[in-house]
Amino acid sequence: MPKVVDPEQRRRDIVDAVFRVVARGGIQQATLRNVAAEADLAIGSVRHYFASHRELLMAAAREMVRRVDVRVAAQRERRDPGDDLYLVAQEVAGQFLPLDAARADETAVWLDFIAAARTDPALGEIAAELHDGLRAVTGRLLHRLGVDDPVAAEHLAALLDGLALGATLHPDRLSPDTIRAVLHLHLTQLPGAADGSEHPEI
Amino acid sequence: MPKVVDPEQRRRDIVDAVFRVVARGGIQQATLRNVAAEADLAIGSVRHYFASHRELLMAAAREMVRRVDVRVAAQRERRDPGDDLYLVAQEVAGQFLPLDAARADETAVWLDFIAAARTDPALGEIAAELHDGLRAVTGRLLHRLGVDDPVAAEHLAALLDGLALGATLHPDRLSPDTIRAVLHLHLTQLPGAADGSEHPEI
DNA sequence: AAAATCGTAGCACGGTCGTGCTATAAAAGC
DNA sequence: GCTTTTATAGCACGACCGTGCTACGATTTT
Repeated sequence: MPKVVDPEQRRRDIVDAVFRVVARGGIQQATLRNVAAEADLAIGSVRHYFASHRELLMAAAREMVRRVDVRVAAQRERRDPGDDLYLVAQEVAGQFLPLDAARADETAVWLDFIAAARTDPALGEIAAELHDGLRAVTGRLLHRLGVDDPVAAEHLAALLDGLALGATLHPDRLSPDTIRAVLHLHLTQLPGAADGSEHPEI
Repeated sequence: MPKVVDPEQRRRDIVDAVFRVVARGGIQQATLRNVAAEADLAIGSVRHYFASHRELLMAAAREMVRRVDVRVAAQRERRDPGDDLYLVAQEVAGQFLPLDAARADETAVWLDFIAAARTDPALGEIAAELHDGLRAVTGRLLHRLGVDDPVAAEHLAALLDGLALGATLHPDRLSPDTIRAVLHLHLTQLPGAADGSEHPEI
């Protein structure tokens, strides 16, 4: 065998390069040449790990889903049964929102991928997973809050998508603080939930 | 002067062709060649009306904004002061949602354009107009419903964006009926508003 | 030492794109 | 009737793209 390089790590590096290129210039800029340059590799080297341009994009899309899953799972590990339900809800929802720079980049990539997914069946399947995952999370979250209406789960999922969309496209008009305020409003006017008046500042 | 053709009409026809191409295959498919073929014209003819590819896309984006404006304005004309506020709210919000096939196409085009707007400053300006317009509409609507909280306006605007996004990407999982149910839930749990219990079926 | 394997790199081809430029026919003005 | 203007059309160029293919060290295996 040749060099002492971990192929898995190389693949991750290349996918990271894809994310950076997409975040900077959109999915249209994610050409093999641009990605190779971003990863400091020759175009042939990239193709050694990903047989085609399409496969590279699919791997990136799957990695995007995986990262969200990991974040949600990690957040769940961090919880205690005694945690304040309102704060838990804020944190869970925050996993899907661009509340910091890193998440903003991820959300930008997300937007480009799901837009592309509309006209690409293979990407569409991945996007559907993402959508179902979000639905499941909002459903479980509302269940913990004493709300068992599937329409309410859809309601919250749509809100999170809309907030992510708005904050990604117009970060100057939809600041993290505003996002939190909207989230606060939503959570506190849930019918069955505590009214959250003990958290008036967030 | 030459032919008896109205240049304005030709421009509209070409922009319509752009919409059809984008709705079918995404904004990446909106090449001069594809648009010309869709409009049954030679590529040179399209370029006679639009100096560049970019100008064509900008014109299409502006036309998209104009159509939404026209729809909202038309809906406002159609109203009586005595109309049921809940129904008015449903109809206004419906102007932004893909509740029928025509609107579904428009929403699909919308999604592609705003995704492109993230990395294109000129498109970004147009997208910002759209966003501000939606914010203004939701603000006025909530004002009529007795709610004057700007956060609530942002809340409703984000919900509408999220619903449009979800329904466009996953029409099988977010049917028009479900959209209406979510909208109903949102409107009826507004703090200051009538509880809408007289419209349990919508 | 020889062979097989793998990471890296690059060339070259066919295809598509936007665009500069030119050509032609038809209608309007003189 | 001649010129001007406009709509339509097409060619050709350079740029960029994905990809098939080959080459060449480096490293492990035999």
